[in-house]
Amino acid sequence: MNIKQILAEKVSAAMVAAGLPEDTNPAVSLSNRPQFGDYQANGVMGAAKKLKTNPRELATKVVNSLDLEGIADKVELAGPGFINIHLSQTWLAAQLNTVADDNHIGVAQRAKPTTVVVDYSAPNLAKEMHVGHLRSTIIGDAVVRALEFRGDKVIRQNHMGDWGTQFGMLIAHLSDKLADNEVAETALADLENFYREAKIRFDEEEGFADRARADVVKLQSGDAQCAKLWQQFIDISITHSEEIYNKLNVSLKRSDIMGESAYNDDLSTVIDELMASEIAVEDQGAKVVFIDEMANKDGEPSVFIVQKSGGGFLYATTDLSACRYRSGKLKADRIIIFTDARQALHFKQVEIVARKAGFLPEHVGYDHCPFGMMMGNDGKPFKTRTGGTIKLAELLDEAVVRASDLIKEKNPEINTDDLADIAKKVGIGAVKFADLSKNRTSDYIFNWKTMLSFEGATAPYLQYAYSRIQSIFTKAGTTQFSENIQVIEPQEKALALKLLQLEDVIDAVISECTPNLLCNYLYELASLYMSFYEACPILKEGISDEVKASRLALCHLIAKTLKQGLDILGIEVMDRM
RNA sequence: GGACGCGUAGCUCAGCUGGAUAGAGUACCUGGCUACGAACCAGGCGGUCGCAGGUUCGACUCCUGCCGCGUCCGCCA
Repeated sequence: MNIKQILAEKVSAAMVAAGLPEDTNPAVSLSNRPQFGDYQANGVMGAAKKLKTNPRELATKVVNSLDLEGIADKVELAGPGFINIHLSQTWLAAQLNTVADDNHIGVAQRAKPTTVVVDYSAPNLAKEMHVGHLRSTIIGDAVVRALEFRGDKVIRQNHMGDWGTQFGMLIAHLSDKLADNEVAETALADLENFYREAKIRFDEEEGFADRARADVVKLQSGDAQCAKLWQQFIDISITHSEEIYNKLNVSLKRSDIMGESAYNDDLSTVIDELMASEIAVEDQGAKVVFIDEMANKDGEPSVFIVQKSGGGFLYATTDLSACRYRSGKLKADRIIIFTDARQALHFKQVEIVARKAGFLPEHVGYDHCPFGMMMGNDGKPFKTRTGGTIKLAELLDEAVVRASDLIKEKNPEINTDDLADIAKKVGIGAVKFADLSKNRTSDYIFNWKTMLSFEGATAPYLQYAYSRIQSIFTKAGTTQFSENIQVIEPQEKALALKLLQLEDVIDAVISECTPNLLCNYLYELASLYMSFYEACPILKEGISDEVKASRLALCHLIAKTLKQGLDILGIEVMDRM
């Protein structure tokens, strides 16, 4: 169900009938003012420009051929050639009733599902996740769920940072701790501390750095003792990540992990192939690809190192290997990678090289979706007062505590179990929504206050709208809903239009990888509901049974849409709050 | 030096393939609860869309130049 698409097809047909080429864009969009109708088609003006004809006359022809019988009440021609479409409220009501009855609330299921590999979260297992890791994890998860809701096949890939030089230092330190009879779980309870201790020893303790470097080599060449220590470290660190995922209601599972280490055995093959095809060449002892496609003005190609002069591999090698694996083994039609914007150049290079080398066939989409860094209130890279970072776990716990305080204040009677459950959903929801509702690829400012706000355009606002609806159902004692929604009041019409835009929004989220569009949509839906709630009483005196049944059914559809939309964002709803 | 991203209300941010009078939240100011839940609603205040040109019926959106901020650019990831 996509009104815009239906109208676009109709307008296109009319354009062809009026003598315009078939590929003319009808440019149908929502009208931004009530007097301009519900939707408008602006394509005629652009087409008239190309043909050098009078736009107004052309638009008249298009309008005359435009068949919106049953769909629109009125089609008006305005200004230089705007076509304003006023939809029929009867038609809208009919669509609503169809959608209300549909398992996917009007979002059509993909006829031919595509296989989409989504690479997100990818924490560095050497350290604990901090607030900066929030974005990749929850944006990626929202896009994943949107894809699945539309009917695509998603393969999650958690490209965890579990390999590389820093692990030599960490396993050397762990080895000493275990020798002192410490238990691994205890020693690694605080990863930040553990990392700091190891780093200090690496920098200051005589002989330790050499041991660390030797351990890396041993690890990467398959030494059993080092592998065992590494595995212990990784297991515990993954458990830390899983705790965060659980708190965040993120769908990543242990089986989704495909860490850097998993590509280790393929790296030399990747290099061999690149060398054999002469895509990579040796330069200053290292193996590099000179990328002419990204040359600067002086014609100097961009340089991409795929193997260090000492023979070591880099993340470039790993990411090329990942391309090969994902398109070859996983049969991806599209690969989406969420990382911060600093890696934009890197992934551009990876794509060019991977395509040249045939690791990434032409038909496979490759989208690197970057996002900006988290900044402090001063606009500089985010740090705490002591210069560290805020642990993600701390932020989430704080959010739950604040939510709990607020709920107790608003509802002193609440029992402890309900309080804990609701506080969790509200607090975590608020943090996620604050982040997900931003679309910035540029940097953004971290702010406790807005992050933990429960008023205005926030998750609790949406959850509150949902709870209010449930409250009405409880009061009405209804579990069955009429299939006869009527669209009469302006608030009802506004809601109808909004409810029927879900598919359009989901598609935009999927194609642009921008969950903030869904956040905006849900906020607008909830906001329209709040206005409806004030203006259109349901259970009050003097409301006819027919109107009551219609409005209850409308509420039911709104609740379903809110719940489903929030579910895609990984935010939970509750009947009471 | 080169490349990429960003500059919109006091603050935090939306603004879809160029469309009609640039929108929310927050802050501040007015109103609205013996209640279908005020975590709300109705209204007000607040803008030279960084600056200057260009393209055209029309530019926050596209192009050029400049200013400011951020990031990246041969052996970290």
